[in-house]
Amino acid sequence: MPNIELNEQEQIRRNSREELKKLGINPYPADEYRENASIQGILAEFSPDRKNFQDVSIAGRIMSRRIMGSASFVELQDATGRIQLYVRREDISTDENATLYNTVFKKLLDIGDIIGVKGFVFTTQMGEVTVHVKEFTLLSKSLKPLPIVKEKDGKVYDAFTDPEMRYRQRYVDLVVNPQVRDVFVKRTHLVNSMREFLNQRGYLEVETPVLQPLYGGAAARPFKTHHNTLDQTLYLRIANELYLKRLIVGGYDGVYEFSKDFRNEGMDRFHNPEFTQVELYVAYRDYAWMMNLVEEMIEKVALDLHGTTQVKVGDRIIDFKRPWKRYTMYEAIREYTRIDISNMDEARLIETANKLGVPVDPTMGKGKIIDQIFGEKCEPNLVQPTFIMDYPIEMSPLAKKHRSKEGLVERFEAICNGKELCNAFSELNDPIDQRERFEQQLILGKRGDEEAMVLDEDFLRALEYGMPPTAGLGIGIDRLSMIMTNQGSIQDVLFFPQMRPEKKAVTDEPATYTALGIQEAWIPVLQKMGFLQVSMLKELNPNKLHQDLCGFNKKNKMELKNPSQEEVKEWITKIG
RNA sequence: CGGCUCGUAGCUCAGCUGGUAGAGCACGUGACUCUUAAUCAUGGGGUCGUGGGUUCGAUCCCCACCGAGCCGACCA
Repeated sequence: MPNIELNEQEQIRRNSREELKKLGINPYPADEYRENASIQGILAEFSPDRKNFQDVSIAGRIMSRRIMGSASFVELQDATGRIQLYVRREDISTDENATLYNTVFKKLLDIGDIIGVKGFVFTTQMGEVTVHVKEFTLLSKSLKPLPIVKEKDGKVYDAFTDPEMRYRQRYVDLVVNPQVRDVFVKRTHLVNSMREFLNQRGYLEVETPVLQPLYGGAAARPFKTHHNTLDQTLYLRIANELYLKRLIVGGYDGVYEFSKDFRNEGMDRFHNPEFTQVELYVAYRDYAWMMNLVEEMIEKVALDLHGTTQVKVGDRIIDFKRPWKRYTMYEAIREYTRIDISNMDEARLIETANKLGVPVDPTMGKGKIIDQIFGEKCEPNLVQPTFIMDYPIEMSPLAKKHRSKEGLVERFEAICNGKELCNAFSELNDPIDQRERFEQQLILGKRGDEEAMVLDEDFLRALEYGMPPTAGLGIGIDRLSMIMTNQGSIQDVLFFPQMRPEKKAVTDEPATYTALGIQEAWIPVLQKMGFLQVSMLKELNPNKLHQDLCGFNKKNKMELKNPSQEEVKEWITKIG
């Protein structure tokens, strides 16, 4: 009996699975399948003169089939690439009916199935390197049809592009879009490259809590959860800064962590609720020193990934070659607005903002206004990597006051392609100053700023024991990956970006149907016809419903026993 | 949160000043031993996102909702 929940193609594949079992072929064998070559390796190294790869064993997914009677061509895809297979009836089938070729290969295998093949490599008349198959093994039967993407002369036809499906079913995206797999490989290389850089300098990679009784280290709204045994509220970390600095207090002179952080805020092309950041803290260093490290590290990343410091992003080339441009925030504003705001008081700043068309509101302090002007007028213009130094103190409660400039802190960001690439400062290690800064944040919090930091007594206690002068750094890995892989959206550098859940239509329990005297076998039929809840049958014409049911039964070859007209009538009266 | 756009077959898309739908690929059947977006013949496949409204009649017009994308707001 057909399963009407399935579409035709899914049904056919399930039938094939049964047929295979009848032929004694396990569609999901347990045995290992030992490969002795990769597709990429074959394509790169095969040479007809050398007569290499004459006994290869490879495994992968069938991506296309061209069947011509007793000979066929198949494209097989493994993790490294795609290669053509040549399959001949006489090579793989010995019995009279040639079952293995005529039935198993031609009828019961599909695009999407995973198989292993043994054979020898040769070049076809068309000049394509191909594996001549002597033996194949089904390794996994695929029950859902893949999107079919075709290609000729580098031109892609029917590309699988629907973003919703690509993100929700990333596995499908990865199967049919090899460039997507590359992006994620690059992302991993990027992280490896940074880790290598940091390890080489002797910094210690550490792990700190994700579940925190107090969240801190950034201005953001947290996710809240609850621990049963402790009966206590815990927060998912928004940053790991405060824990890493405790480790500097403890005596390590360089610690870093690649951490998943969580911020309960908006989602868009640049924001996902969970994201990855690397934070680094180095004792006895300052922000000027850290600037050099950032340049060096990011330049290395670009070189490791691309072999050059120049990276194509959209329609521009970004060059990470050292040294990068450096501006103080005031200089940057002067550069892009021709106005020197370094000595302005709050009233004149508001006036300037108004003149520049930068929206400000009365709750903003001096620092916030300056930051706003910078964000509006400068940041979008900074395409090539540029350091911006010396931020207003109000925005930076964990940064040390500037050694010589009043009202500023020793902080820098690197801006690239109009976006922040990193954030760093000379860490505040004066516990009394730090307490005052936290208290300022508490006031903001009381005024309703949901992102204001909370006061962390234990962190202050740690500082009171003494933290060496320390340089700290945070780099958003997702944002950097976007740039380094030329992707326009954060969702393209996260395997599984956050999505609203897929909603399934609400259906009544089978018991609700059977209570009316409806036989179980008819429930899927009724639901398929759109009667997801019994209440939807109400006030229906019983004769019409009866006819529809019998018709459905016949059309879909359900071979169910039709209910009588009276029975159907009874169902409907029972609802009423 | 606001503006715009989109949601039709397994996939990519067309369609209609409103008369319950078409193509290509995929799939089924048949032909074909070096093909390559294989080809040829033939066939099946759709509650046109969901729910209301207008209408004799809605996939199309209107409203609401759900989901997605882009832009903006907020936010780093």
